[in-house]
Amino acid sequence: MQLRRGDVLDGAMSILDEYGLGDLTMRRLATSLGVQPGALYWHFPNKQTLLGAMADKILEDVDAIPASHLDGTPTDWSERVVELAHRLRSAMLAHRDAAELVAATYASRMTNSRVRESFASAAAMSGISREHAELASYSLLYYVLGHTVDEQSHTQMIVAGALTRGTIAPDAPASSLAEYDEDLRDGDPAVRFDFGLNLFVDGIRARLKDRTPHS
Amino acid sequence: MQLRRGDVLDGAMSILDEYGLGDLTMRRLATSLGVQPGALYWHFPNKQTLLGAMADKILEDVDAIPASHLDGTPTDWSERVVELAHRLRSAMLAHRDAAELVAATYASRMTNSRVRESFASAAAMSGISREHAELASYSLLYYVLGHTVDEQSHTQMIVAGALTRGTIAPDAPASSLAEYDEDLRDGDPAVRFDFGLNLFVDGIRARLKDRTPHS
DNA sequence: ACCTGAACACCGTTCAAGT
DNA sequence: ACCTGAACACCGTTCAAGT
Repeated sequence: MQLRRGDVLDGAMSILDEYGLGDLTMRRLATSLGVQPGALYWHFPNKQTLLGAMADKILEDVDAIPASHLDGTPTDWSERVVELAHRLRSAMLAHRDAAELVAATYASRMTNSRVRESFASAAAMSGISREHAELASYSLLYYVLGHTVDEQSHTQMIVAGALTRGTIAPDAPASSLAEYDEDLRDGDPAVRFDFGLNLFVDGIRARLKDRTPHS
Repeated sequence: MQLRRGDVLDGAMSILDEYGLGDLTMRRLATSLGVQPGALYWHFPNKQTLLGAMADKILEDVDAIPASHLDGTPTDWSERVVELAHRLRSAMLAHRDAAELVAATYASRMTNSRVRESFASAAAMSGISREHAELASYSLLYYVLGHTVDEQSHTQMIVAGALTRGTIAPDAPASSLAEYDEDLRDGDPAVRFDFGLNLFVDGIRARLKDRTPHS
């Protein structure tokens, strides 16, 4: 059977989930697809482009129609911001090392990211200026990426340690291991995530009531 | 002359500044020091440890005694937070690709970073609980790292483009090129940085006055 | 104690040539 | 159009052996 671009992408996602970003090499991917390394370069011009396509796939559903819009209730801007942040974090936690991958490949294209634009639109609903909403969207994105990269790298360290100690089955899905994080950090990562998120939302809110809040 | 650990570190910093993180290889470093690659492994167990030492060097003066403490004036907590954030950003902008280097090597050791602890202490001065101050310190760090990585990668892209077009002298210091950022983004990066920073500070402030601010 | 020489086990990418 | 075979130009790391 002939190799399709989508097959290469799916194969790459499988290696990411099973072995992590460090083991995702063009040669390993080629072997897993039963093909020579050079064959991949007919479908993708280089590895960076492949990683970009993976990042797009990971984030494809993040900026969907908000669930709260499906009934007739109009959504509060802060709920929309929080929902977007939650969806972004969840999308990355669904694949091993996905936060690191997204942070690395989106570093240069963040300006054009649909997710960032959704953040900006949600922030603009609050009533702050469009310019301020744009600025806030970057801050939000930096925070969500930073938190999730950190969170995911820690769970990954714990998975590695647990496997060494033989405590956890090697084929357990990464998502079920999040609770082991509590060894090194205090409390539920989701709660920690929401705390920082609320700091932002309150920061935006402060800009609404008071026109000169920073002395 | 015999090679000292400090010589290896200095040589690595020179390659970082002149050629960037992508060209910082153990083999290239060995060549620049007039030594065989294997010699480096007597001074550093591996490349990761060397990168960690570089990150420590880049950040060594960030958490110094605040300038405002040198006279007798007591410092406001928010001024201390802002000063720390500015010093962290400046320290990374002083070396090519330093934000990327710090973000990559501090991903796993952020919990123990002195800079993060300084953020936590400054935030605690506001009157929020120690626990909340710790959480806020992570958010602050994620934001500063994310913003600076983004900012620095953009100036680096512009330097590369400018060199290709022959617009800028190849030996111009990176710091003098920050203004070219305005082609792709709106406004001064320092102003953008302060906007997001104030969002955080106001978020902390909101937690002081109102005990249940998030509905 | 500190370094050389030489290897080991990899990488990403290119490209003529095949089908 | 799609892939193979084979190479090019690299990596980080190890380690016996030298001084």
